[in-house]
Amino acid sequence: MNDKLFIRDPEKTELGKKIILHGIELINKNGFESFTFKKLAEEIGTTEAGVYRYFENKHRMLIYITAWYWSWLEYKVAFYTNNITDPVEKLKKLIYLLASTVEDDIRTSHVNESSLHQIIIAEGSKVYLTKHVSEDNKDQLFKPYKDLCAKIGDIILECNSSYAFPKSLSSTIIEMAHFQNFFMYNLPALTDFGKEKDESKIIAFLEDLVFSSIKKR
Amino acid sequence: MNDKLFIRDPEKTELGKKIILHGIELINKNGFESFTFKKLAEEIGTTEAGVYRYFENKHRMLIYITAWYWSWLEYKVAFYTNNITDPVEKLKKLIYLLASTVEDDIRTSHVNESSLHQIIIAEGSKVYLTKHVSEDNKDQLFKPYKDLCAKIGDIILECNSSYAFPKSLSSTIIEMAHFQNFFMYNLPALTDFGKEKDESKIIAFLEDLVFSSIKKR
DNA sequence: TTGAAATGATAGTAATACTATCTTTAATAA
DNA sequence: TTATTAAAGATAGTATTACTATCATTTCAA
Repeated sequence: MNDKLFIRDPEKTELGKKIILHGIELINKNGFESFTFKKLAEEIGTTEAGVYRYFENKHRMLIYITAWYWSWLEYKVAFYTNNITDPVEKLKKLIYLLASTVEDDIRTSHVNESSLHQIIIAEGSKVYLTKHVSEDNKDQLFKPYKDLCAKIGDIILECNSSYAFPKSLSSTIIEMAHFQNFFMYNLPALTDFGKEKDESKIIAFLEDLVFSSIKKR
Repeated sequence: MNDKLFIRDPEKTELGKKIILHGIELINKNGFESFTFKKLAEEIGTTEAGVYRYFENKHRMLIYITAWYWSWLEYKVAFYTNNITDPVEKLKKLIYLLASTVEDDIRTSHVNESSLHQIIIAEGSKVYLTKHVSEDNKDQLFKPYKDLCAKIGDIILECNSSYAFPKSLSSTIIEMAHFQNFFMYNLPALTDFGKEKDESKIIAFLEDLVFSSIKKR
């Protein structure tokens, strides 16, 4: 993890891990706007100042946990695709990993990946939709996200080296895996899955989108 | 305009129009997070309480101006596509209208559409990425956006009545017209247009995406 | 001319987003 | 064992935000 994301590394102390664990739960439960360090501190039995020793502010904390998610997903992607040689199959696996429900990874007791996934869906784009996005980007705060996007772009080029928009298609897949999920549950008129609420339909949509785009013509 | 979006209709009074005009400028200049009714009031020579007589809070005001934008765009779309019969041409025109730079419409002196378009790009998704999205949706606050999405979905079906995901493809086009623009200028690694910063490339990407998806197979 | 609607002026409150300081506890190294 | 230091706890304080309330003044329409 990029050490500009925190003041004190939360994974190195008990309090830090509590901050992450309960921070994720609170953001997921009440939304990022109503989340405050004071509420978090009360939740875990410390003080506001205690939380401020780990993160500059709540927006930095959101960037931290999203970066954590993308790093974790990249690891998961590597794990599940390393034995796949066919780039088409790789892409399908990637779409599956991006768009299907995440279960909690028990190996990380201080992070509930399932809740974290919900945060990525509902709050994920807020990390970069700010006036300070360029400075944050210079500080490499979005590196894990960009790395994943680049990786998917490369696999797209493996499928069809003459496809003109690998990176844009890649960011489209990532964003839509989340937006279509959010829309399905909250603004169903914006999707074709509102009735069934079935994530496999989102996967079918994304696969159709990607493979008809990169099909050689 | 849905009258749940405001307390007092801002288009009916001089102060109301000033609130819209300068509100758009302030949000565009400093971002929605740092925008406050106090700053706005100072800008236009009224008081905080004066602004609160028009809008319940700044989030409602953001929904109002985005709804205004989508209604205005729908009118523009109707104007520019009413004489087009070919659905493929209609879709192309729509993508163009969604993804290209907006100039100020001089007929509306209390709204700068060019600034408003920038707000849609950078802040647009924040209107629904909240915990109260479902109640807001019940109050029909997102109707203009959903209407446009439905309209594009219908045109997609006119092109290919057997295409399975017209609404999801429609919301994908709308969102990506803005996200790819934001990425191009702020996180260029997520796009294929980072160097040129040329909006016609985004249009080419979206056209390729849409027409390869809906091509009959 | 009289009343209602809109605005102006001012005040006040609870919560938010911090910063500062001082003390205590826990770990660890000499 | 003691000395050092890092982390955490406890407490206080400030500026700003996000409102609500009240009363006086202006405007403009019946």
